[in-house]
Amino acid sequence: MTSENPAGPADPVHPVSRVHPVSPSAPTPKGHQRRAALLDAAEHVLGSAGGAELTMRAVADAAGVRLGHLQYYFPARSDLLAALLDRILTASLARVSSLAQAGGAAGDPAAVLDTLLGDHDDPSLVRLFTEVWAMAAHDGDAAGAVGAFYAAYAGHVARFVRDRSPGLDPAAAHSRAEVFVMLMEGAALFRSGIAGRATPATDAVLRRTLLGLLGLPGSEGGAA
Amino acid sequence: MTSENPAGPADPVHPVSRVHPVSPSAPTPKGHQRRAALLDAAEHVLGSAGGAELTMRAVADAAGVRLGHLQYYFPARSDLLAALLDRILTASLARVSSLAQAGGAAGDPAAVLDTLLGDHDDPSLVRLFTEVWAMAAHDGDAAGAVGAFYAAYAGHVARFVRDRSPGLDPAAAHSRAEVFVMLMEGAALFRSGIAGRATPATDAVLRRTLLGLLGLPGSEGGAA
DNA sequence: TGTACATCAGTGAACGCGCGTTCACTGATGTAC
DNA sequence: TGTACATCAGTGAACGCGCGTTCACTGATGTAC
Repeated sequence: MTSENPAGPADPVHPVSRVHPVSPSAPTPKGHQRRAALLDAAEHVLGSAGGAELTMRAVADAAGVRLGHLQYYFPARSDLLAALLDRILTASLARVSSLAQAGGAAGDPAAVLDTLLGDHDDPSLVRLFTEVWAMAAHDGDAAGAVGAFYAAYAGHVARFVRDRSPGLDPAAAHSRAEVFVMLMEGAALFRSGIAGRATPATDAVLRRTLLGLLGLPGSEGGAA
Repeated sequence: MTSENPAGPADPVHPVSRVHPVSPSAPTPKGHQRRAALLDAAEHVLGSAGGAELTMRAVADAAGVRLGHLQYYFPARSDLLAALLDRILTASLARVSSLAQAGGAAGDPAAVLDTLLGDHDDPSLVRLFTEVWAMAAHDGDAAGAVGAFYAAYAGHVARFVRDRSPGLDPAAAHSRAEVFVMLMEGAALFRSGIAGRATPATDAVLRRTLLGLLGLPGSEGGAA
């Protein structure tokens, strides 16, 4: 059955079959959507299993695609990690930003605080951030991205502080905002089950301290 | 040349040659010392290269021994990780404990604070703790050990707080101590270069807030 | 003080496996004429 | 409205490598008699 048609009907053999085309980011709506779905899967793997288990195969499995297809969007694992870090930080900053605006000058600061502290109830979100910190601790690029994220985070908080205390020196507001963020991130470790559990008594002191840093009454010190 | 001496001179062939003997922990001074040296090497690898590079071969190389020898002391990688975590937490707790006692009732709290904050200048120490947090975030055993460590840490701080404010409810002192530890660990991220850099202005607010939690004057709020 | 023997300390080679990566390939989708 | 063709989207197999682990082995050190 080996048909010998030297001048058969066209038989349009593809040309040299190049390696994966450039396709740095998704150029098409569908591509953009798939890329996002792949990052969703990667985020889920990182939050539930950890960085050591964040393999290309595990992400492809979680997304329900084949390994080769994941690599069409993220040719190297480092590309996936960089995009994932960017996604996590971007989403988190958008959340902070919208909270700060919604709760600005008018809204209830205590409610904003509750919302932020509520994030600590999601263990996989906190896990995600422990991984982000570990990434930043060992990789300069990641550290740059994480540093920029927290600088923007503190910037939002500083604006919030200045809204409350219009007379305050901007630099002082910024310092207070930075300490606010330090405490917030430290609290995540101790309220999520990783290094401790949230308790009402300690939460009360925590809230008072955070509100104090925002420049609100009922702030400091003596418990009970 | 195949000599056929069925009743040759003894030829004391070893018996069945068992697998590595039990040797759970080092039974000998030398063994204890070697074990410590191997953990030194592992700690160095973890602090400088990160958890993903903490391979049995990398640790053996760093310690100047052969892979098989490392495995004589730590048959499985999980054994090494568990021992390493224990070592890091034990050493850190001993440091906190001696600081709290030295600076107790008599000493200068601000100096104790300076010493604790000084630890953030050692990037590899902070890196170590980001790895510890990531371990705890994904492994129940590790979370237990880390939780116990921080509970003991907070206990030392709570005693310190009660020394300063004898009338304070012990539970209140403990809550203040817990928030102190939260802020301390959060600050580590932001003062070590991982997510930010220490600045004098922010350090001033940080110190004031930490001292306030310890129940000392010059505590809270208004900057400048 | 010997001597026999068990255990401790350390080596070296090999294993199977999962990893990131490469690559040739096919089908679907857009787009120019 | 076709038709040709480039690009996009997705598959499947194979690669070389480093990993944790296994294991047989040797030399050093203690210890009982």
